[in-house]
Amino acid sequence: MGNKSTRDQIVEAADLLFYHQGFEHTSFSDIAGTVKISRGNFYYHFKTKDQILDAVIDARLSKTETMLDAWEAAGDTPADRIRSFIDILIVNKADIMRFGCPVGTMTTELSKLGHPSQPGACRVFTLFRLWLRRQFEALGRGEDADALAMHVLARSQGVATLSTAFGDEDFVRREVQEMYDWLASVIEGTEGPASNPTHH
Amino acid sequence: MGNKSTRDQIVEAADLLFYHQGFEHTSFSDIAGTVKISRGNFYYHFKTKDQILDAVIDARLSKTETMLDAWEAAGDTPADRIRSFIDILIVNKADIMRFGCPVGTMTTELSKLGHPSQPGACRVFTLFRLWLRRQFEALGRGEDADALAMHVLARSQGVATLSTAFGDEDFVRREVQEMYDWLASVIEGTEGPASNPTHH
DNA sequence: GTCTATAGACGGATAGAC
DNA sequence: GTCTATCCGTCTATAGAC
Repeated sequence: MGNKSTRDQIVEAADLLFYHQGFEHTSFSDIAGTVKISRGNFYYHFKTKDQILDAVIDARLSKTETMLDAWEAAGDTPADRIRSFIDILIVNKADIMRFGCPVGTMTTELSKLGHPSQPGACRVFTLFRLWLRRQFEALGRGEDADALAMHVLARSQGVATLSTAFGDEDFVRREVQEMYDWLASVIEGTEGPASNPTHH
Repeated sequence: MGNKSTRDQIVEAADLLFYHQGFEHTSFSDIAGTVKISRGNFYYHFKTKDQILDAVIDARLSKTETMLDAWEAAGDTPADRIRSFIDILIVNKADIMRFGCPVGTMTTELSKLGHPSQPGACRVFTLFRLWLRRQFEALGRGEDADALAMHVLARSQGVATLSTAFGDEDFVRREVQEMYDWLASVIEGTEGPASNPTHH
């Protein structure tokens, strides 16, 4: 009861290894070694590597849904909830600086491999996208709510990629502040194009 | 004379394959097949796969330098030059939507592999960063020129990642317009935090 | 400089004992 | 459910003929 099933342990280990090393670079031996079972026993639970990938994607989808539901319940205002999303960059800063964003790096890798599960991995993005979109709609942005959601996603992805490349913690903090300021201006409803950020 | 040396052909083929398939997923056979030489002959030119990687990085570095020099010569104003950079997202849209940004995806992959050439790959980013920084300095932004350069880089990376994930051409065009507007507001020198983008 | 042949390690995947 | 043993393919890399 207290112990997770072997299957769940495999999925959990594979999830982390796919994130840290990449999907292709992670071998059955790597996962088996982490879970401390033999390679052969592996195939009792999953017939192919692609099945493990799909299981990992499913796990990420439900984990993300749970997290978004929690934010929905906890955040007082739509703006608070959007800031919860932006804060991922701070909360997971250490991991992101080493391995990037789990969602962005996996969809990119699967795209290059031409892997059939790429659309599945992308669904995690879609989960965030629709959730963010609803928050912007709650802010009265009916027309461009989806564009604003995509904009927030893109900013986060860009910060993640560059933080992995340069390993600059201050850069992450600065950009998070920028996104806070940008969000404030969206709420104010300032007309016209984006104006000059402060870049403290 | 008209034909490039075998070595240059190998580097060129490897460059494309690393971009399209990823570094690790590209085998010597893949490269040899493209150049139409035998696998064995390969080792006359490069002793290890890592050597090919370093050669590809060097080629990208000099290619980037040449491009930046050309932009420097062609662009009338610093703003024109920065727009040349932003326009990569439009000019290379088809490739970016399929394979992402060559620089961002390579540095991310090498980071995950813990590859010793990761800092080398990152130098391509640094080339863009310093170049952009100089353009912002020319606009009178001495203090935060580097932060602005990193901001532009991050925005581009984010758009590249999400365009690969969703394959949405309109999203790319929209975000490029946003960056244009943002740049205009930086030049105007508007005080205060970033204001509300239009999101047409 | 280009080729063939091959070594040696490791990948995913299977069969069958316990 | 877990194990060992094994197959087959592909990978990097080497040796040596032409």
